[in-house]
Amino acid sequence: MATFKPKFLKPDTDDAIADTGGDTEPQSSAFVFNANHNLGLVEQRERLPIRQYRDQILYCLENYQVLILVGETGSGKSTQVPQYLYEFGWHTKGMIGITEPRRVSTVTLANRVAQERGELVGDTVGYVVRFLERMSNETQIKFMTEGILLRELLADPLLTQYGVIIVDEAHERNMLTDMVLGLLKKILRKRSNLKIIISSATIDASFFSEFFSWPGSKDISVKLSIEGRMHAVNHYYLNEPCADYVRETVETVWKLHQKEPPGDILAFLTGQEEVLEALDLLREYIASSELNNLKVLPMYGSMSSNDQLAVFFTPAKGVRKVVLATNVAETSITIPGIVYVIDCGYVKVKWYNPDTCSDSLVVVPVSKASAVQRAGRAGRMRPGKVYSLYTKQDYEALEPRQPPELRRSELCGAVLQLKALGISNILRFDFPSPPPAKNLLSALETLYALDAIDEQGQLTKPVGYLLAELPFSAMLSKMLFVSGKLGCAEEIITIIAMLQVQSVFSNPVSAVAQQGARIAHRHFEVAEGDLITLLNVHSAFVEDGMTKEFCGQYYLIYRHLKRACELREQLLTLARKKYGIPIFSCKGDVEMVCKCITAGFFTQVAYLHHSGVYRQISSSTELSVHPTSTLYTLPQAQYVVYGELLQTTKLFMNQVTVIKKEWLTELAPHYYQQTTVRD
DNA sequence: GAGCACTGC
Repeated sequence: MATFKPKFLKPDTDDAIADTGGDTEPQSSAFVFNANHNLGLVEQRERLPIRQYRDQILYCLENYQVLILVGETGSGKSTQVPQYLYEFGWHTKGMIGITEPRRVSTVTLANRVAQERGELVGDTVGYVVRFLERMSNETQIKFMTEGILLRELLADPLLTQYGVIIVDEAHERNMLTDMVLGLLKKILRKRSNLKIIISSATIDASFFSEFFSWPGSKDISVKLSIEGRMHAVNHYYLNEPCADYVRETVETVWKLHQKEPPGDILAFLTGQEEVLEALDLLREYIASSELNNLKVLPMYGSMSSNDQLAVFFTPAKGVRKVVLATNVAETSITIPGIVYVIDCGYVKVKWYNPDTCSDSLVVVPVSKASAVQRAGRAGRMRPGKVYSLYTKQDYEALEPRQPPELRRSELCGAVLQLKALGISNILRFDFPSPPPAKNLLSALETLYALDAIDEQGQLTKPVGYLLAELPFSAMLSKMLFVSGKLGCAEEIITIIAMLQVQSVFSNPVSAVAQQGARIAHRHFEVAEGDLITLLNVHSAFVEDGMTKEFCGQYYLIYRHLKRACELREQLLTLARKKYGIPIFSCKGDVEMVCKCITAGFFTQVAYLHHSGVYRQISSSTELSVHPTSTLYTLPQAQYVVYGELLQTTKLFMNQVTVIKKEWLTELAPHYYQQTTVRD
């Protein structure tokens, strides 16, 4: 392991830290706590790589307003930096706040830090995530998700209760990360006593230091690079590009299995279809050979919890485990025992198209950052190997990072949030990476149609402010607002809660089970469409006592359904107590529920053209019902609204509900004059 | 006839 002498770097000396490791060896690291697990917590802390940088970190914070802390995960920065600040007395100037992109890491980190301090979480160290809060008057170190900080900004625009804010994992550049960064920059100008620490992967460091500087001012930011710790990882590239990376993945697994010493394999592919294809191919290889010591497992998001669990088990002695995974294994799930990684070099991303107001699912080359992240999944336990299914030249040509989410997403929610924070001219807001103006304008148009903003772009009262405060999309919020007036808020809240979670319908691995799932799901389907079907799933789940057995029987994903129920409870309380929305049930009046749905989705209508194909009412673009929709197999209705448009092989409508034409002029007369509605 | 992954009092 190279020893690295820390140096202070000003923003104009970018090049000095360009590379901290060999470029063939990605610098992710082992989860360092394991190495010292026999030691006491104090000794473990002392041994962390970040320990030797403590004084530099404190010095930087004394002298600069923004510290960009560069280093891979595993250096211990998320757990140690807050404690160094606390031990040095920074908490006397206001709380030390740490934002995290995910709930799980927020809670885990807070627990870990409290444990290291020999306290219970909720004393000096606390956390806040949606639904869960461990805080007290003593709390000085506060972990939270980015969304929580954004909510707090509504009540306290200058974040006066904080002395330091640490933005962890800033290199992920989620939509919320970018909004937080833009807002923090604004606050910095007004509060010279607020300090910011941006925790980032190497590749993005100079981007952040450029963002946190403004012309004519003295340097406000400084960079500090932290060396992580890892086992050696050998990296292999192809000599020639390959034509079919699924087949290449399978062949690589096979060769590796025959030649390499024991150790499990993780292969990254782009989607479920590829995972299942590779699974079939690999099983053919196994069937036609003598080798039976290879256990192949798929891993993707819509698998049931039970199927997913399989990848965490240690295989029998002498058996090698191969996990064929989508991007779930890149960030959200860590599979133990991985020594070999195979990276196909591609990723599937969602991309918003403001012209059709649709999302596209496109397969694109991974970014360098992603490739490094994937490679880092090897070498966590012991020295590992990475096989990239592209050439070294192709690697060099990769983009440094994926375009940030904010540049490729629908922006209604972001615009509402910023408006509520008093930023009237969104087009001039200082985004870390400004989104396309077209996306912003499209969001403004939608918000105007929903009556959330007026002609001047000001939030309306009460609708605009309500939509900005509710924690889900503008259209769903509008739906809830109307449902309060029409007396079916209970049903709409259930539907909204079900739409907030990932699909509750599980997608089994085997063909037989897939058939079983289709039949089971039919149990809930109704002619009105997907949202009423979700309502049915929820009632059936609750009536049955919310059991895992019920989910198993009907091929539903328990963890998603359970979360939907939690959300529903929270939304009911929130709607009733905070927003005064009358909560009534329409007791089976399905038409009333469909009307409310229309009141939210009225800008997204399709009518059945005489050619037998649906068309967008506003643009005549041809639309199709998505094959996963309830309505796919039913006779086509004349008019439907949809919640989502997805461009893959065609433009597909998702979350489809059958409506009556008259409802449009009744519920959105400002948007639909009678004459514009076609027969 | 087709489904990357997260997330918000």
